[in-house]
Amino acid sequence: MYAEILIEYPTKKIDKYFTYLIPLHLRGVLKRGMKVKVYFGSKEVNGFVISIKNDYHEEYELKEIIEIVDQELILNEELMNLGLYIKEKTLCPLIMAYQTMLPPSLKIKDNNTNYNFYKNYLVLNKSKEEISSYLNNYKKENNQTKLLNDLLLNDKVLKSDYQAYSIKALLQKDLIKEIKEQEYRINKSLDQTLIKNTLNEEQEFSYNSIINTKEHAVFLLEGVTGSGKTEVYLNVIDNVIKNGQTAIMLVPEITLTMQIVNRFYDWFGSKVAIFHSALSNGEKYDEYLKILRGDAKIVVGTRSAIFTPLKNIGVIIIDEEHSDTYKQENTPRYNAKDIAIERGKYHHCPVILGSATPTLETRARAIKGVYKYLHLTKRAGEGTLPNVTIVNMTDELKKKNFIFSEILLQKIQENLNKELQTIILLNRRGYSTIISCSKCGFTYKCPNCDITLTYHKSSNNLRCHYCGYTIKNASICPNCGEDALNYLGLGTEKVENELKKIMPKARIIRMDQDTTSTKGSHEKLIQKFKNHEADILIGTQMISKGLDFPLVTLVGVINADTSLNIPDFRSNEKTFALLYQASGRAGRANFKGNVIIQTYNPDNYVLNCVKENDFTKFYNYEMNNRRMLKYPPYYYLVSLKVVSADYNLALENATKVVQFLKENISKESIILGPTTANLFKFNNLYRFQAVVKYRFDDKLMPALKALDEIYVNDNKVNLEIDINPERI
DNA sequence: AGCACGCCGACT
DNA sequence: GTCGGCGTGCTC
Repeated sequence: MYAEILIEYPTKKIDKYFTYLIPLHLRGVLKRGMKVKVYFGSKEVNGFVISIKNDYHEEYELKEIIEIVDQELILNEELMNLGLYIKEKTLCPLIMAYQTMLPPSLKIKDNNTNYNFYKNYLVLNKSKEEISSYLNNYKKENNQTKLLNDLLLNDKVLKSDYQAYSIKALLQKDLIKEIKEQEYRINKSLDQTLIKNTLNEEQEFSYNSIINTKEHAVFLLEGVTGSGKTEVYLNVIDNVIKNGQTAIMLVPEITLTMQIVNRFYDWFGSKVAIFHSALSNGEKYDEYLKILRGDAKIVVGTRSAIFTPLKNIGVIIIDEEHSDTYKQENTPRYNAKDIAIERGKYHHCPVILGSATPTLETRARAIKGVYKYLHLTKRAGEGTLPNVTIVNMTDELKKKNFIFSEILLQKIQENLNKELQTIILLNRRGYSTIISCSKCGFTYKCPNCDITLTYHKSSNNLRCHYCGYTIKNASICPNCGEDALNYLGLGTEKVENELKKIMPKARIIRMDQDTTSTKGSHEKLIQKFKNHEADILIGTQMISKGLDFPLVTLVGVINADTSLNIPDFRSNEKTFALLYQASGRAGRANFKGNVIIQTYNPDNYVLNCVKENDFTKFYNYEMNNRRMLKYPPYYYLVSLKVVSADYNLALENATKVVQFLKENISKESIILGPTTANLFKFNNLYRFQAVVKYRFDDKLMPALKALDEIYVNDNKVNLEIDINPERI
């Protein structure tokens, strides 16, 4: 008997199976998907059993499998096949696909850490009658009698709840004994007082559409902010659980979504397992074990939670489906949405993509009928959509208001007087150096790709990193002629200090990278704000998502333009989503919300769609852009990055890659580049990029695979292929 | 990935 | 004369 083994090393060079002899004692025991230890070269390594076979014909002296590493951990048939799917779709080594499916504690690399978590309990070592009579002979109450009495009422008690010396005394008298039991680190119970809101008509319709679908289908649940998508999710999951099935719900970042997670705990208690990066390895191990053992029926987590080994899945939900966190930025470059749909097909269950601002790809598919389109148009409860005001900062500059407009300050002051809360959003993001005019807001755009040009200091020019279009940098603004061109950059700290000067009495919380670096600090700040221990919350992106504060009636966006200027074809979409979500924070309860957007481009179409709270209007506008410029959803994209420590080698090979593509893919497909990638020099590595835009191209995947093969054996030049990249 | 094998420079 | 630099190539 022989076994084909996949070795733990995550390199393309050994992305193949090695055959081993199965020793007698493992025959019949060894199964596909098991983790085993084998000799490989001069080392002992771990590997996965891919298949078991009876014959072997090649002339190769085989080694024996040493042992099975973990009896409990077996990758099931679904996940084994899912690995092949990921390898096929993202061109990663197979072992990497399997690695990403497992929590750190169970990753294949050898580790002897025992993650099992035990608690020590005390139990009686004599019959209850004997203990009772022992207690009757005792006159005085003390710690020992208290412990024994507790044990008469409960089968076991926690050792740590009692004094060491009384335990010792009772142990010596042989009246009690100590036992160890494995526990899960995270244990939540149901909230018995939970009030389950009744669904409104729209929610009810969506709920019924989903639960009455017995086959696999993808739903887009598009609901305005505050429309109660979570209620629909909870009810659908409740139905699924009642049918004896399981559910997965993905959220962008769990720390930001603790409010939702807590609703899940309240509703489903210990049936819920959670997964996110802030859990310790031990906690992740426990949560994984809960699922393997069938103790958990519902998984709530971030991207990688899509791989949890739930059986008999009844629904997969992706909340805030427009979030870019669902795409993994390093190998394997998978998108959790694709995995969700793949698993949905396997389990014949619905997949729900939920968002107030879905990606254009998703919405286009919903409109075409590829996905089923569900719509929540009304805010649940009393909340109404906020009033959005756009402020022209060019006018404000003339009044010497550099950061805050008059109206924003006035509204903040009003809120302070009324003891209501305010959120100030700093729209700051991106790593490229972009130049803009502080007088008129002008930025350079590529005439071919409609994205912002990136400034290159060394050559003093501006370049489009999609197509390579280059122009010289001017010293004065080509639009208004002022000497006011500068790099963007306004920090949260600066905004905080300015606001403190103007409103010394206001209590301000600042949330950014600095103030949220330690574990749990994020939640603490949110909690503080929620408890109304502060009046104003200043922050970046991170404050815009999923937070629900009833007292917030004002949201101010300091520089709405910034994200419009990020050199990315999705920058309009991202900006709309960010501002729309942010304004959704205002007026969630009984108070009318106000949103003030400060900009140098008051006529910008995207901003005006936000003002009108009109996603459809934005969608139609942006779809037209995408169609004209041949971006998704009209075209698919592939990004190829050639990376090398040697500038010339990188450029040379990037040219070769483009040449290869020109010769080997469909003439209908468009090849852009090679050009410098957005992060041109990073970690002392030079990056050149080519982009393929295509619609249908049978020759593309084989060509990409061939290119990939070529660079496997090149240790000076690396080729990174990203299929359906989130940004290029 | 790791490690051995292997062929050219500055040292006990 | 050796020690060791890290460039290719193999691992069931």
